[in-house]
Amino acid sequence: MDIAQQMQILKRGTVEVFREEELAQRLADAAKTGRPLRAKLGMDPTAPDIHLGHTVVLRKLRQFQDLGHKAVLIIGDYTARIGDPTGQNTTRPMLSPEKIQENAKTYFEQAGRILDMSPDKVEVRFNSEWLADLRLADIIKLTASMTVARMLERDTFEIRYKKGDPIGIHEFLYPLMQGYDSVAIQSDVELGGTDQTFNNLVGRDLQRLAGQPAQIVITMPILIGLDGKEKMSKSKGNYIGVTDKPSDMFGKTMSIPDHLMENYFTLLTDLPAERIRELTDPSKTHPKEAKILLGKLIVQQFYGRQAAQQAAEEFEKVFAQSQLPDEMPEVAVSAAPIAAAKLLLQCGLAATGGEAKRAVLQGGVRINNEKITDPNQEITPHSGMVVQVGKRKFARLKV
RNA sequence: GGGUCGGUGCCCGAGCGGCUAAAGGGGAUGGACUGUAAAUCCAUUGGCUAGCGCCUACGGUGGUUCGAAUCCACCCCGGCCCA
Repeated sequence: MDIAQQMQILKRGTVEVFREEELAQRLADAAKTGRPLRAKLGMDPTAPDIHLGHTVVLRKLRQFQDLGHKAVLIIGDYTARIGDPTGQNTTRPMLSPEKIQENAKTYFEQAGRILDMSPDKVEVRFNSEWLADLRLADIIKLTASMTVARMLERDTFEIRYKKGDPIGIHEFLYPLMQGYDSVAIQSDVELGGTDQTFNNLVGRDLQRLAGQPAQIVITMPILIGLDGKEKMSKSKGNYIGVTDKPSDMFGKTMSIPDHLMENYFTLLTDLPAERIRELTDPSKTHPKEAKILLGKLIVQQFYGRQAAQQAAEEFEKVFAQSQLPDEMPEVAVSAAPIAAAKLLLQCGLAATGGEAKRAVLQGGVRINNEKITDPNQEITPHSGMVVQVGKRKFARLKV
């Protein structure tokens, strides 16, 4: 494949490439010398479960692998051990080495659903390997390469500074440490979300100072979550996890606002741009049809074509025709008659008694498809009885 | 170190001795309408209780008071200014 074609693949969906000419040059060099590029991606071992937001970058990394290059995954174990409070106000707890190992394991298992994990395609490094041994003198040298003014350029710092939110001095060290990772592993390319732009560019500076060619930095958009507003994140609950069941993946996709479809098609599928334009033009494609396709394409990547088809059919059945799903959690209960609200509690369909009662009073509860209106109504459970709360919570009883 | 302002429910934020489980907004959930879209409308939103009611809650600990998120003392945490 010629360089122009490779560039086209690699540029798709990116926000920026610092710098394109350098990337083209380095791809050419790699082709000439047969030395694969080292494409770096840092991973924060505090959040093990990965969702589609992470896969945007992982998919890009996969493209590098498919073009013959090597993915270098950095586990920020050292960084995590210190405890990064960047998450605005929540001070993160320090993680034990065991916990980090555990998180890293989960991460690889899940990242492996996107990446090619064969040994010659992936290199895994813990950054404690080089960061733990730095002495104060080294650290001071590192900090001397940066100014406060430049640090404050970074938007998260700038915003917090203006807002009067606290910024810990050590937070200034994170970009430097991350940049130093690039020096340590001699990366050719670093991938990251746009929120990582600053950190990744620091890597360029530090590499130059160390006499290495500066890495190319590729930034990817931050995937918006299901709410259509905030970035996809586990803590906001607006995410699709890579381990979600096919039916959930599909259902969640169907619930995204229409205007998000273009974004999702671009970042989460390989469809060509002109096809995406067709799909997101309501005069050419009904939005629901487009979204069904999107849902299928997403599920398919993780579970295959058949599961995707099934998920779509199931969805149609349950929501368009409001029939019962094929599969639902089974809950064992005793056969004794019980108040409806209590039953919900036992089934795990409500977290508290008040919530259960409310759901009933608001007409959100059905038992065997019959609406229940009195929270105190006595129900005599029997096997196979179906309890439903709202449109999407079901349980089948087992006595 | 000094001065000053602040810490309220999932989040933001009002309240500044009783009428306060605590205004308002956001979010979330349920309902109507739909395409589990958007927009809109209605309802709910600390826990326990069939209910009377009880318990927990306004940074922490003590105190004043018949009564405190509200007053006082000390402490912890943060912003800003000065050094």
